[in-house]
Amino acid sequence: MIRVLLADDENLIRSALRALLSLEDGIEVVAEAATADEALAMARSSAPDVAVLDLQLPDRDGISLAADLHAQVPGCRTMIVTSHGRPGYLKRALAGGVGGFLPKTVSASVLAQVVRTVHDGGRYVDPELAAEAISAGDSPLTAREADVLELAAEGAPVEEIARRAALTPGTVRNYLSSAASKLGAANRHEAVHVARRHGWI
Amino acid sequence: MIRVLLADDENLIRSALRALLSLEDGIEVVAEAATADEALAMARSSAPDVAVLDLQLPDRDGISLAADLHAQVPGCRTMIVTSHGRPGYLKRALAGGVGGFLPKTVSASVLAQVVRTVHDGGRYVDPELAAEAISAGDSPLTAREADVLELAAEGAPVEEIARRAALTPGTVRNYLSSAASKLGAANRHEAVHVARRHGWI
DNA sequence: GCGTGCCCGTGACATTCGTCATGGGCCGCC
DNA sequence: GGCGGCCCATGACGAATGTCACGGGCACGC
Repeated sequence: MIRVLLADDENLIRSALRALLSLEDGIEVVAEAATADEALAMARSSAPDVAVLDLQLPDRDGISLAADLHAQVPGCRTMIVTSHGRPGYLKRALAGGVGGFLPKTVSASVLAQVVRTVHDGGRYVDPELAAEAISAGDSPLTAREADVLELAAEGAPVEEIARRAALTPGTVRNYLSSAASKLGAANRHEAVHVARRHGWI
Repeated sequence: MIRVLLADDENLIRSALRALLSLEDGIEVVAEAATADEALAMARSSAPDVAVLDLQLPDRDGISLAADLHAQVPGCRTMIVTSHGRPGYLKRALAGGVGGFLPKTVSASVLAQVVRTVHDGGRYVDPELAAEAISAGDSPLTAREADVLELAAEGAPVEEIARRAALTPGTVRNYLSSAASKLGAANRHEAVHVARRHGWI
């Protein structure tokens, strides 16, 4: 019997996934969590075999949660389901030891199959997502460029970004400028959109 | 027996909802669609009693789909479920004759209950969402301000916005400026974020 | 009919932003 | 050690943007 933990902030999805997985032979849902912290606590007490995580939880993302689970819950494998299949996330997830990565557009039978695959130590990523990730390639941004661009995402003026990043306004503009040109954007706001679409920030 | 149509682009959610609703007495899922067009076509042929729509479908939003359903499928009531409970959407949905509006964080039993309520001609909106909508109030933006702000959402320069809106660049800047000041934003990009958060664009 | 609010435009000004050149410090690699 | 890449900064220039004042046209309600 594969013991599964579900983490998703949407109650409806969670109970629905539980219903779907419970119909499968050899799969049992032993815990449900709405937040990453909750999931971590539950995983420690119930020691599931596989954790099915939403990419975006209210407190932080599923990738960092997966890393914590690997560190703190021995024998617990992880997989991620998401609504928004950004290529960058997939790459980060795989680097973080996640065993499966699926969009929520897959069918229930695929989901169950992947749970089994991941449980057996295998890996599975959605073919379409994989293709996207390959064609999208790595992020061309340097670490600082990505940082600064992320701070620019809310539309804050350069000066505020500079304060929050502990940088000079001039430096911020240089980074934003170089990020925008790398992304083929006319300005930083368009750059934010491009980077978001690729999952680079 | 209440005949239900499901429209959601995420296969997983759809089959999960089907599983959940099928467990309920007196509810039967008669059709599933992944897009608005598909949903419309299916509704015409299967004439469901209640259509459960995702707010965001790939081709257009659930609110306009609901309007079409009301017009083209007599006797079909509609309700909307969504991941992102923006107040503005709720208001628009209600104005469009939608009978129920729920976040996906609700439990399965609430969902089933609301399906029944809507089927009986009643209305239900999530209390939390309702509170948000009331506190957020109406959009302070005029029609044109909202239009222009929407075009500004992708980070396009003023000149392009002007072309797409068939306006003078100067006028565009005036609208953006007034929109930003109404929204308490320092610039148009921040204004876009604020307006998005409230569901005003 | 008159005020009010929205629509659309112009012109001018100060500020912010994008771009470029340039430089120093740091690290890793050949 | 030299080279390249990243990090951080400065200064300066032109372009884009935000702000303000002002104008006319139009629809609506009192």
